[in-house]
Amino acid sequence: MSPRRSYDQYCSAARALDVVGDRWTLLIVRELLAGPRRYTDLHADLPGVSTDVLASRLKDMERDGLTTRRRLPPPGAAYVYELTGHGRELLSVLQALGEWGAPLLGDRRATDAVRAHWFALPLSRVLRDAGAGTGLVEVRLEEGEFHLWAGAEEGPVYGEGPAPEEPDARLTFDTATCVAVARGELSLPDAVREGRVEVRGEGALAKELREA
Amino acid sequence: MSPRRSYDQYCSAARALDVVGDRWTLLIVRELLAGPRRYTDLHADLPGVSTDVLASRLKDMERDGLTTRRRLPPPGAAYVYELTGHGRELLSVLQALGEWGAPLLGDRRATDAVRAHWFALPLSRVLRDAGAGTGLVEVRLEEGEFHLWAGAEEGPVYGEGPAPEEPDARLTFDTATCVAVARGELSLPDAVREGRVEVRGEGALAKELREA
DNA sequence: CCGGATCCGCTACGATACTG
DNA sequence: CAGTATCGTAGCGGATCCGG
Repeated sequence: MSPRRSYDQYCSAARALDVVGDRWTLLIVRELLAGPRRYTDLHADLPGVSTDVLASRLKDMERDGLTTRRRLPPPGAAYVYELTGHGRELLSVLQALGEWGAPLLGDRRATDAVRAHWFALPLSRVLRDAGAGTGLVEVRLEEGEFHLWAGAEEGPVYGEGPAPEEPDARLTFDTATCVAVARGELSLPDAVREGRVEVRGEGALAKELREA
Repeated sequence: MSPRRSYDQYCSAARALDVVGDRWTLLIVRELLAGPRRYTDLHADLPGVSTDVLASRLKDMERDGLTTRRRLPPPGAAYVYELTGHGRELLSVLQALGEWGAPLLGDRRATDAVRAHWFALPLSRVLRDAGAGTGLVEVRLEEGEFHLWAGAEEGPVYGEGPAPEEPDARLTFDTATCVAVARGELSLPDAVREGRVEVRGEGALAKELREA
């Protein structure tokens, strides 16, 4: 538990950094935007974070109203961490950071970890900017599979693995194409037109993506 | 100079945090959005930062292409630090952070430092959301005076002291009103209508603010 | 006075080991 | 599975000092 090292500045950006400025905090939020997660899952998808720092951050975040800790009902009783509404609103901060950081992404370094659902954040922005409407999208990459709710205003923004129900569209990418789209170098409609993305599904969202 | 403690994640938000995630970095950017600043000025407006951390951050930021260091011509020869275009684009990150942090602002604590130009960030967002157009605005508060360029896409976003040329509008606030507007609790047109903001000037921007 | 560099004590972080 | 305990290291804050 941190003794609250504050900037002590009457400025809303500084106040925000008092809460989310510590190392790992915003990346934990990024993970929790995928929905409720167990401690062990968080630790597995945040390579490099030590167990005590992760535990400490989760306590701080709960105290600050970013997350709640909940016990799942048996069977499989476990604790899960979940974003509150206030925590979920950090999505805009992560979007801004991700947009700014996109040109820095470059090629994947040998030391870089990757998780398929890390592409959900830039992809949801691409879908929003393309005016693709709302709906559940399932995405298949070489690195794995994830899904996202385009235009969702509550609940999880994305998640690992296949879509929990019949999606409105299914997209299949190769990594290079997904990276190019995520960086904004290649528009999604262009990628579809060039055959670099396979679009399946009969939902309105799938049709829009095919026709755009 | 930091030995580059990276998250080593192939994710654009994590890459951004590799560059701007260290303590003080984003607050230095906030200061430099006010235009070129000397080391001593930065140190004065960032109470709590130690001299070595400030020097180290400025070196890192220059290496990462966020800032440049320039010697002013005599008389008054001094070094000034200035944002590059890449650094200036962090404005959107600071806006998102500031918006998220606004509800946390609360009342000013006894330990809180204040600078008038820290209100420029939220105020420029208010002006943008009100569709107030572009122009130079001078703002007078009890804490001091600052100016901002509404809708500017290059150059400094705001600055301390009076406007460097004839402004398109002059606003005078009391602190409580400025805070309420900055937090989004009170719209700028409403504040004008209630007589809590004095609007002077004959520019288009001033007229819009009076009539809105 | 400006622009730092140096030193010192403290806290935060990262890695590993261990426990209910 | 979900953390706590321990320990070495790195980053931070405060003060002092120093060359231009």
